[in-house]
Amino acid sequence: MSSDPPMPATFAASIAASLRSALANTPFAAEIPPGFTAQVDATQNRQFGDYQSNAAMILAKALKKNPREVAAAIVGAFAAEGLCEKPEIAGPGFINFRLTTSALTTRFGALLADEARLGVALTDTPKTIVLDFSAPNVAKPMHVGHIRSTILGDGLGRIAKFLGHRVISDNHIGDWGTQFGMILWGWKHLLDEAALEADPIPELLRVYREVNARTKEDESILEACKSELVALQGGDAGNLAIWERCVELSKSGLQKIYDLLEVSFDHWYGESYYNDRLAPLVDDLLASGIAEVSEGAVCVFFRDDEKLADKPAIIRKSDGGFLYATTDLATIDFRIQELGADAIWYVVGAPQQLHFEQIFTIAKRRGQDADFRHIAFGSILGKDRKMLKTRSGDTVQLADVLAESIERARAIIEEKNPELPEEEKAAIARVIGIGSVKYAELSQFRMTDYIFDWDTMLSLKGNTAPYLINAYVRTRAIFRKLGSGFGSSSGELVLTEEAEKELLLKLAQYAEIVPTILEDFRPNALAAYLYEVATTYHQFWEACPVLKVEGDIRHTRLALCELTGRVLRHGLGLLGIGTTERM
RNA sequence: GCAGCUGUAGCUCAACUGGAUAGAGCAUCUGACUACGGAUCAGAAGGUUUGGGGUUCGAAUCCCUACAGCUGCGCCA
Repeated sequence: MSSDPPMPATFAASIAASLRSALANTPFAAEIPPGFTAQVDATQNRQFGDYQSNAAMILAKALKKNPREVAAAIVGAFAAEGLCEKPEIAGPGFINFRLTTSALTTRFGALLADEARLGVALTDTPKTIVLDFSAPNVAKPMHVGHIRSTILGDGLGRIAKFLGHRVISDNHIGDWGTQFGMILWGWKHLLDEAALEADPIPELLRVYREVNARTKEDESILEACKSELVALQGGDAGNLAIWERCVELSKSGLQKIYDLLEVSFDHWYGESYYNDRLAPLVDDLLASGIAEVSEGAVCVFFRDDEKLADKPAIIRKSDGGFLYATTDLATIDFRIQELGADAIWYVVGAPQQLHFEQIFTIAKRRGQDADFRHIAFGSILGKDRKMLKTRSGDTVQLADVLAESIERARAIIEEKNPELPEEEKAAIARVIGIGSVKYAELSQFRMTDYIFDWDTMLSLKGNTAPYLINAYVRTRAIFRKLGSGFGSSSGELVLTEEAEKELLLKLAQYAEIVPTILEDFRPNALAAYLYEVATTYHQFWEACPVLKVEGDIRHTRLALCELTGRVLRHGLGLLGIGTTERM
């Protein structure tokens, strides 16, 4: 690894650098606004070259000059140095760049030699990021609502880690709070020990639902639940023992789903972890004048913020109890002081936006300047555009979704490739089933509500996990046919066909896409890119026979297959999705 | 009432954060082949980007406004 030459900058970065020196050599160099940075983007349409810049048009506005004249001056000063052909000026003043074949070929070699990073640079500014996601409630099974947080959070964590950040994932489970009043009462009055032994989660759910229904009919049961809660919070040994057992059972049930999803956490600091820190925190906020007593409760007001002016945050109830705002503030203290967080990212649904605005505002008032982000997302709807429910009207459980997805994937494999060995079929069904659910989530912009549809997510066509995994399988199939793996020393790289160059350009752009994903937390941009890689590969596949040609051309095409496979596998890996060798 | 998010082809979604002719997939129609995995590729058709104003060389994107859907708003989490 260390003996390899350093990976050169991306095409976009190299062209931008040349553009900057060109700007410094124009007649109007002295007049360019100090904050201006010339942007270079991949073109949407190859008729405009490979990369384009709108720098001339933006500068023309600032300098009050004609955009095409500005562009001409820039092009005149531009030294391509073998990277691209002489830039062209087009339309209102775009500057278009077309890469040279030799630049593409050089990059090709470098990418092949960089199996670990595929050209992706580490961040210049590594941070310690505490990533808060998934966070299910104890004693209730995870339902589809947790899919988005879990999958998005895991994917973002993988990407951040790959870019060189220190990521600490923390599953902030709801293991404390008012729901335990009901659970305790139900445990004492309704629990079926045998059923609990056999399969704890469904039994806990049954008890919870039963109590919930009863409290709505009978006020006295609600009261009884409240006193169970008070006893628990007061340290009652019996209730604490039940609570502990309940949390343990729930955690082991949750772990099974995380294992299936291949999601893991560095910590599970649940809400209960912060119990002892709440009272001192509120005292501190009162003492510092950030919080005040209002109508018997301790509140923080945001009178100077127009949006929050009439929306105070309550951090201690008039009966002395604490709320989740209190816990979240204590959690911030812990994460900054003891985990060393520079950034705290919360992958939590959009409805909690107000809550996080309040929490972040309070934290800033306390002088905590970490990079706080609420990574919000919309909801999952059924085909009827309403919240996803089972036929009986219950919330859909995540475990059931995953099981069904694997089953459906299995049926497809059975139909398409019945001769595969049983064991392999099962393994493939798992990768495709889980991958399809994850990809359906990650390939869409997180804020839009999305419609959960088996046929769409498991389709072999279009922007789906099965299509991408199939593209990967095809890159492997060719080496199976060849009877050996890729050997980098078995020839020279010679790019002759347009389809080859187009594919290579696409593959080189992996290094440009990946670092942008965290800018606005858009893993769907990575998904869209991978889909383009797959379609570009298929086009190459149609246009360029591999095993029917010989010599350097065959070597080059095999290298393209190999590199495509690596990018697809790695990119899907960043999304938390596996690949298989056959399917 | 106040606030936030969303609104793009018949359907499901994109659009690199202000760039060129708004792109894909389903569904529909037309082509290509002993095909290295056809689980493919090429092409056609499909749009007043919810309506209306504004900002500028240029707007799906920014501002104002109306409408529609979802969500939240002092003692749940």
